[in-house]
Amino acid sequence: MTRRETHAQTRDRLVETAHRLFLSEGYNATSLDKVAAAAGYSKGAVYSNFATKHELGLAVIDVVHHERATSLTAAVGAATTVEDRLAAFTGWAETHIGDVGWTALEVEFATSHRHVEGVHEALALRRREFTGALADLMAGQAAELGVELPLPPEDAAVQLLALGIGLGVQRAFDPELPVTSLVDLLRSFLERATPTDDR
Amino acid sequence: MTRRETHAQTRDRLVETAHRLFLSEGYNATSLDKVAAAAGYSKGAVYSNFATKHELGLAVIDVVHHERATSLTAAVGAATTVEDRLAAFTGWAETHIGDVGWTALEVEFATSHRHVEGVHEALALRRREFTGALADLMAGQAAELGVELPLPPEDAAVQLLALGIGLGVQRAFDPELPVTSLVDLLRSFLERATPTDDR
DNA sequence: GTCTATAAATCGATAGAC
DNA sequence: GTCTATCGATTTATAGAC
Repeated sequence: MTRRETHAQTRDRLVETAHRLFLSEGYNATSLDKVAAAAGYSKGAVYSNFATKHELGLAVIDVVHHERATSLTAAVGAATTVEDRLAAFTGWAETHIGDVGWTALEVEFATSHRHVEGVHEALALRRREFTGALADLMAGQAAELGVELPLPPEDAAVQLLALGIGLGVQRAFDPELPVTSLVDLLRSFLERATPTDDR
Repeated sequence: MTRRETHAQTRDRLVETAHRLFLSEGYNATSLDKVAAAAGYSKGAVYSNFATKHELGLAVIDVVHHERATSLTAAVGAATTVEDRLAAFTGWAETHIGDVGWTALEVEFATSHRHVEGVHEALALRRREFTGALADLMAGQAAELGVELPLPPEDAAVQLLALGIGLGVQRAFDPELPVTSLVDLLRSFLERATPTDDR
């Protein structure tokens, strides 16, 4: 195995371990020492792969975004009818909004670094990318159903994402809060959608 | 001035200073030393009034909640017609969601302490209180307009609050994001509202 | 009640050996 | 590239003087 490969492997293992610890214990509460030890390395290995702690944090955020996007696409894509898709989305939301600490981690990281040079630009970029992907997903779903959304897909995506963030944050410390309003929002989109005349 | 009064005054000044610093620089980035010095006291005065840092944090969160509730009530309550109220709410949202760091502070505090014993219970309690107050405000507004909301006021309040949190968080590091969807949500409530028959 | 002084612990980051 | 050792800075929190 080449130097480059072991380097990449070390990096992957560190990101994987940091991902697990950041989710379960929080970003600020997890030291780089803990991450390195849990991954079977020392702190030097961390700084050999990441210049700063928030560089590792951003790498983990990217993993989270990827997980969220793929699991959401898989859940919704498997269903066929409208009701099936809404049901699939409901199931996805109930287990992934709040229960999985994705939102709490991302928001903790974002708010804790809101005044850190360079970090909030990176987060803003990722926010736009994710919003775009979500908009594409929603537009694609609408097209498959043969309807047109009552508002631009980007606006719909912003609303859905913002609602998900708000619910995820609150569920992080008050798990009783239901996530039904996410589905309600989608239903309100569908109710106001207009059929596409595809001639 | 009695001992009790000076004690209360010191406490008030500390909360006031912490409020200012937490908002402008963030909770985690602000040490108790900075708070004490900026308020003209020493760290001993802080620990004479607050057992821990997060106790001071909770006191500041309470101030934020009070500010938000009163400014919102004042802004909306001044208007008379439906459009005036929506316009007033729009103006309030544009300057208070994101621009004022309320949401970022509250969310940073909440997510950073989501595993701290005793704190997330306190936050959950405050969340329910605020949701209740918001539900009452919306129900009152609907009653004044002579309509009934298309969903329980509590659910409407949850949606509005979650959307506000989500937008506020994103605006904290991406100020270009518009807050129009908050007003869109209110409009969708009004569109689906039914007139009250008050016989 | 508040201040001074300091404890006690931790963390991010660096330097040099291997 | 990684490890060991350590720096240096900071933080929360405490103890005793006034």
